[in-house]
Amino acid sequence: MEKKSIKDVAEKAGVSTALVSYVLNNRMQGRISEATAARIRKAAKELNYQPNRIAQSLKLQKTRTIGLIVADITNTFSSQIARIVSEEARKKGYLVIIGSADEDAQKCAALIELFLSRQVDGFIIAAADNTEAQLKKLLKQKVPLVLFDRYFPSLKANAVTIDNYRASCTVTEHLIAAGKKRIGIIAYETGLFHLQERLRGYKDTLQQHRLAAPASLTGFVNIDNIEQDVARALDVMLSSRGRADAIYFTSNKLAVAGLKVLVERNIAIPGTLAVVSFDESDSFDFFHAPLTYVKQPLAGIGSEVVSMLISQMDMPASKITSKVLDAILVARASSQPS
Amino acid sequence: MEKKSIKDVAEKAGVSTALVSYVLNNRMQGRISEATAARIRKAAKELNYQPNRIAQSLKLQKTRTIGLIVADITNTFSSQIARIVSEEARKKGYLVIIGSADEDAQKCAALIELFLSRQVDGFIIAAADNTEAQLKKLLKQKVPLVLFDRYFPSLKANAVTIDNYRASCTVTEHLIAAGKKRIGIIAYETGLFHLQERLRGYKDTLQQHRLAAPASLTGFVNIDNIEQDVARALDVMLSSRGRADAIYFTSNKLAVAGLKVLVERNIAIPGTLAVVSFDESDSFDFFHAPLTYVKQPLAGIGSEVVSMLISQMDMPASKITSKVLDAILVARASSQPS
DNA sequence: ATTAGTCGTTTAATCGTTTAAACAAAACGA
DNA sequence: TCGTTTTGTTTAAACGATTAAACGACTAAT
Repeated sequence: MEKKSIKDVAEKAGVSTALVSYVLNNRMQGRISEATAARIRKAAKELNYQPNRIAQSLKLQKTRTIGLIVADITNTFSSQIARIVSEEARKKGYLVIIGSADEDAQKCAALIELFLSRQVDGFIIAAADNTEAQLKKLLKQKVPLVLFDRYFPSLKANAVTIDNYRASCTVTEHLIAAGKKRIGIIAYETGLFHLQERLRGYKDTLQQHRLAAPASLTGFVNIDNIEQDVARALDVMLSSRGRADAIYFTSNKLAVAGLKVLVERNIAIPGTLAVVSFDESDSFDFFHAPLTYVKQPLAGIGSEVVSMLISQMDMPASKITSKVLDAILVARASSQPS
Repeated sequence: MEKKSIKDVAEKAGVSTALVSYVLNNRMQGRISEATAARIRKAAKELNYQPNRIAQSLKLQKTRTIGLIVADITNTFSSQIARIVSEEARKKGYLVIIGSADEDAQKCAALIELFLSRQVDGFIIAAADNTEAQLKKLLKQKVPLVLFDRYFPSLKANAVTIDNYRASCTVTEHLIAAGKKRIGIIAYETGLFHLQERLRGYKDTLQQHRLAAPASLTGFVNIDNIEQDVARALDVMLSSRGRADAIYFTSNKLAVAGLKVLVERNIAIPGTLAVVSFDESDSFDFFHAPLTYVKQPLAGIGSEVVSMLISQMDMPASKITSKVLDAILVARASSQPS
């Protein structure tokens, strides 16, 4: 049961390796006699021959491997995307190698280097903050690349995203419709465009409805200090003067951290405070008041991102495309009018 | 900025490719003049040369790639292990490719085939039910292999596990110490040894304390029908006659499903019912009564599994080893004496 | 009978490395 | 001075596949 090479098959069938390759890849149809073809196929089967993909990759100068870099693999969003992308790619004959940048530009750079040295054919990336320069370098090297989730307006790259601005408007409208007047937001302190868009959607919608958006109702959180920053921000918002009656967490991680605080503080949800989160979390489902959240079309993102990358790899000169998908608001108990 | 090969470096430095290889790999120390070595290193740096790992792999007959097959990547246990294993392997110069078998023997077989065709140097596997035959085949082919989490007593393979029996005893003892007398268990209907061990630990401990373990307090759940089966089992246990006063969920997934039911049924925890789970979940932390759970030493498992595999790959003839780590019980509000 | 096509198959180069063996030049020993 | 080492470098084969080009044996056309 040793490793069999094409040479073994050739020997066993009494032909040259070239012929074996042709037959097994269905090249040169019609030029090869059915008798030898059959003999070769039989020999291959009997030896349980599997072509060595490393050798193939070297010769063909492509590995049929995709490098996927997610923001943070411990987040459901990332792990779901990883699952979907892997499966989608597998269907099309590609293997996906997954790396988690953990929201760190350095780590992201290291992953890109690692994957490049492994000769991936292309990248699918949810970029961390401050990675524009790296991505620009990749683009200049003409490495096939698709961004998702996060993207940079300044970058000429393929991208699959959702309309974060509009989703945020929807969230805010929803809270307003539920009778909330003092809506707070918890957001990251970040340069990432998609997160700024979430903030912008919230602000614009409030303004449109002539509702106040005082600084005290906007909490900025540093990503390296989520727990404390969220707690501090919430305490400000819940202080007696101008108390918030609703809070919009712009990510699931923020929401999870926030809910812990709210539970500790014994805040009634949705009675005292309505809550909405961007993205899902296992936890939301069995919170006593199941959380209202913005659901991203994960399957859509995953399949779109893969087919976009593959089409770019097949025709490297093709135009840059960008696709914007719709997120939907799943309204549940945590934001019911009270 | 095109792809540079060793040939380009050789040309630029005015030497043969062999010399470049020797210098860059620090072979033949002392045989090479410092002057040319420096010239080669300079040329390599200027061209930003990175060796082509595909070509290396082909020549060296090893890819420095490890195939990791987890049971279900959407489970925190798996994704955490994946993160740790990837990082641990990276430190030692290996790349990890991750596959999720989704508890399905067929999928597991397909992943093994896929990874083999990609010439992985070895496997780290959390085997699904009914995969013994496949694993046996791998072993016969002398593919380096380490099992974790799940393992088969009949299989002569390296393994890293925890003592599931003992952990279950601890859980049960803990509940007994909290004054519980009618302790139920929710377990999978499965042939997997480690899960049977959890059940055995529970039963033995009850018996040792001369407590009853009637069939009505043992709920079996089919993995493809978790929600309904858990609900049904719980309803039986909570029916008036011989009502359970504690429940031990043998996995986090079962616990999550169970908690949803318990919340719906308005069961007071730990007042009416104490609850303990095996493994963690994000949700457990902010359940109104944070859940008591069995915490596995993930970092320990991850690093052990990697170093075990690497040492087997380095000396293929080495003895089979198996390591059993300790899990600890994290006691919290959900199982407090009432 | 010569030329030109088909047909089925083989030859050999190639992808980018590694590495044993060969080699030329310099240094050494007698 | 001539053989023997040592030193620094090159040659060339190998890994396992793909594929353009060459090839010999027929067949068909002129």
